[in-house]
Amino acid sequence: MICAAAGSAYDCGMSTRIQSISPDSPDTQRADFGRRLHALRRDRGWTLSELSERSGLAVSTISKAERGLMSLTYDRMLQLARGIGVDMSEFFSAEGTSFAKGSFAVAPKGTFQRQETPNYVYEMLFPEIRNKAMVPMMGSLKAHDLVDFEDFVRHPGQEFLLVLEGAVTVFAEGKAPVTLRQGDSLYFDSARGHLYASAGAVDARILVVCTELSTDADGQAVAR
Amino acid sequence: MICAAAGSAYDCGMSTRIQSISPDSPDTQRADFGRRLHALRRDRGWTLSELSERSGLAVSTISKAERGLMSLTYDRMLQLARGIGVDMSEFFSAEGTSFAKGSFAVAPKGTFQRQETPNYVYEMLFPEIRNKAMVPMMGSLKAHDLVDFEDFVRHPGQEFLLVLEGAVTVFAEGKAPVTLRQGDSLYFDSARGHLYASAGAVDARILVVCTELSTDADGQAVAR
DNA sequence: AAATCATTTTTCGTATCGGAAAATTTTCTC
DNA sequence: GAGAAAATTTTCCGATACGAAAAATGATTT
Repeated sequence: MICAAAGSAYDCGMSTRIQSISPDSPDTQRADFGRRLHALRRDRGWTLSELSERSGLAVSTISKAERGLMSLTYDRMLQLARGIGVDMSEFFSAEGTSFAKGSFAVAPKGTFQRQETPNYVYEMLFPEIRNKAMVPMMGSLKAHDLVDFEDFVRHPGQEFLLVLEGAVTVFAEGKAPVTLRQGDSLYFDSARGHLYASAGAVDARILVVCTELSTDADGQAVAR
Repeated sequence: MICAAAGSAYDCGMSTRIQSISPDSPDTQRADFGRRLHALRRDRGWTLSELSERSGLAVSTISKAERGLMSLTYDRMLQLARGIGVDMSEFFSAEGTSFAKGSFAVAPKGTFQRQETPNYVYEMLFPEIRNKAMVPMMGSLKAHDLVDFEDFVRHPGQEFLLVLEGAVTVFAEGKAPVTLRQGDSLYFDSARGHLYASAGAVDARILVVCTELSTDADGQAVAR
């Protein structure tokens, strides 16, 4: 269902805020780098030796770096970034990579980051922008897939859904199932358990935009 | 699909890595860092000894680093960043993200300008929901319309654009015009002056989602 | 609790970084 | 162009990063 009203109004507002500068001592900063590295490793469930293999660094070096006992050289940091599979800037993203004032990014069709789960295949748009106010995703729903209501998803924020192709049945906690066709859209509180499935005989394509989600180093969506 | 951390029964599991395989040798990368550092210094018209004073590093160290003859440690890189007056991520931001972080001083107008141009026809979705975190709108752009750069729109928040049909040329302040085709998308800071026009011979249909806009009683978009 | 295994931390020798000053190159001045 | 001044590069040696292996800590099983 499309609720439509003609016309639009625009106004111009105020500027956005800018990052705060932390006047930390150099050692504090180094420790901060270590914590970030540690987080990146643990998020993947890797041990020191596993990251050691992937990066080519010695276990001891990573250990010391994570605890801020050592100041890595550029070359070693690069090896780590490659071993982890992230861009170097990830190590410093706390200050820099979040949504920046004046940001402008284009995502050509089909170049998105692909994520697969048993039921869904979706592609995260603009995974490189870390703290977006909105997280847009392109999704494909396979036809004839089983629906398991144990898989209800709940997360903070609000969610917008637009059906681009095919038809989609939306199962929402405490609501009767609704079937949306191409061009139909949906807006709801993501805290309500929800679940999508293709309604037709063919795969469906959808656009989903969420709030209060962030993008992690892999471009995965995580609750903020 | 949506992997929400908080209490989600979902395991988004396998992280598909999109990491670009840069066949650059580590030395090449190091040289890249050097060039970036050199550029930052020259942009400010500073000599090696001037940056040496500001950063506390020896002249020789900076010299070697700029030429890629040496792999700086984290601590020295931090000193340099502070001496130059930039965030650490400046050294790496261009490596991965296709995303130019541009600091912009915007001159905001006090009120919204009503978009009554024949170019734009917007349909506000869900006008009955008053305080949405996102405001999705369906838009139609007539072909062969004139573009008046006086009509640049600026407003607080972030904006997501998806081309549903046809092609759209996006004019953004301080950016070269970009033409998006069906399926292409765009994410940017709405404070940057922007303007859309149909690029093809036919009308274009777009989806726009904004933050920090509200819906008034008439279903009009107003700044929050 | 002891024993076994997995993981992290510490130790220590070597390679590399990093700074002071000399050597070289570049830029300015006449 | 010659000479002086400024800027950059090279040299050399002390300080530190880095890796291999030993020691310590933590987890699991019997």
